[in-house]
Amino acid sequence: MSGDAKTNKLNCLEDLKRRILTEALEPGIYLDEMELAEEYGISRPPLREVLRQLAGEGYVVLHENRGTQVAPMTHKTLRNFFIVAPMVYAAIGRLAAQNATRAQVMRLKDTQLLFRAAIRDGSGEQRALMNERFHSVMGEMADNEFLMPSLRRLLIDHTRIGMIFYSPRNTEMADQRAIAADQHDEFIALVEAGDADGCADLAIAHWELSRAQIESFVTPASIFAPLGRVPNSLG
Amino acid sequence: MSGDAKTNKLNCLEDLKRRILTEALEPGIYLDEMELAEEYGISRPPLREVLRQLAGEGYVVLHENRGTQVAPMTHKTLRNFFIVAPMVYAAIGRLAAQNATRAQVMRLKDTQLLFRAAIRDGSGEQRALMNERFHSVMGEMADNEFLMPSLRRLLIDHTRIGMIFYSPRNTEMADQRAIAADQHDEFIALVEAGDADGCADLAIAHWELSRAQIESFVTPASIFAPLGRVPNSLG
DNA sequence: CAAATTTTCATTGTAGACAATATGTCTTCT
DNA sequence: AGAAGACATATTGTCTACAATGAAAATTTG
Repeated sequence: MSGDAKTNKLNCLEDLKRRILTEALEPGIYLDEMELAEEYGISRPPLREVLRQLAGEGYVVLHENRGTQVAPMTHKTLRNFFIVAPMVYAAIGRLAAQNATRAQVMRLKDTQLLFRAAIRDGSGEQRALMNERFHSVMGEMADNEFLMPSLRRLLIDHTRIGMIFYSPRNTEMADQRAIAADQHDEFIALVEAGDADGCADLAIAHWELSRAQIESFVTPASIFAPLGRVPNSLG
Repeated sequence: MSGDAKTNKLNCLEDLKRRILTEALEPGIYLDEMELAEEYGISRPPLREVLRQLAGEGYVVLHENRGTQVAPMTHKTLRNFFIVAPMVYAAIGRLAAQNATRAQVMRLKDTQLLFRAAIRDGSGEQRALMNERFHSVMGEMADNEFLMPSLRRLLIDHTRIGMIFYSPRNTEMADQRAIAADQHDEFIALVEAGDADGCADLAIAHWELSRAQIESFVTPASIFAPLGRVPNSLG
């Protein structure tokens, strides 16, 4: 492939993250080192470095002598996610309002524009990625190296969960996306105003919206219909 | 060096963690790849993989084309640590009480014995490492992949901070270590009883003890003495 | 003599070839 | 026929050698 190795390696890292977040690489599948190295135009040693880094950030899991697996989603994942997410998101919101810089606010606004554009165009992937970036910038604003690791891990699975049940036509979900986008604008206003309490409260509200969306997908409305009768010929 | 490469690589990872946690490798210093590779009997590519992993876990920071730096402690570190630690420790305590397995409790007890032994023997390094391991096992008990990343990051700097002001002779600090050890035993009892609220409360108390210890070191008692007078010959 | 530029060299980054491990298949024996 | 074991193959893990980058020293020039 064209381009120098340095660029290719960085591109490889970014692109693998993108593919995992959008579930183009599905949870649980195993990656082929030779194949990926060839695809990104680098050799196996630097690719393996990239995979190690992805493992450190929770995107993949390394199995000794058995290859690299995209971080699986188990029966516990959603439960553990529900337990921790509101606490971390609220803390991030509070700290972001306290510590955000001008430059970071500008990046947040830029990301929000791209997020709204993705919602208009109905692109599920782009919407998911821009939402992830929005909250990632919020995390950078919080400027706390001890809280960031858990936020990063949460965003990986939050993004992947969001990809599972994205349906651009469903009007109810479209309404919820519109509300979420408005909440993002509120985040920007509160961060600029330095309103820590307001930002923490909004983080909870934003989480509740997402939680309701997930729950309504996991436990959809039941179908009530009479039981079928055994055919007479077999009775 | 002797031993197969696989063992050497694992040993390298573990030993580098140990050296960073005990500040044998001081915060901020740069590591020499060739030197370390030779020391652990492996070549540079696998060593670089180890360094990437350590970067992912927050032990070191990678600077492109400029080498690997042991994670520095800045003026913000302590502040950010104080903000997040109680929240995460309390959450870990609660979840540990809810989810601990028999095998994990046994490991916790084993670690606690080693911790007490280290306190008796006055070994600062061993005490720090066994304390880290105790809380690491608590983290495994919590069994939550979204909370663990921040706990791991907290434990790195908590351990390093603890190493800074360890003084085996100081009687006040010896008393505090004895209290901390007793609290560890309480942790074990509460986890075995499945007392989530109690375990969360104890986590806060345990944190307050540590916090007080850190603060008393950062802001020691002032010295009050009269100003010196300018010598007559110069007056 | 000071500042800027070039050159040198130590160190990081990468590539290709080799070794080791695990899985899957095929044979063989009961 | 079924199970156990050995072999073959594909994939991971590692090593040595080479390329590229950055920092520092030495030289040159105003």
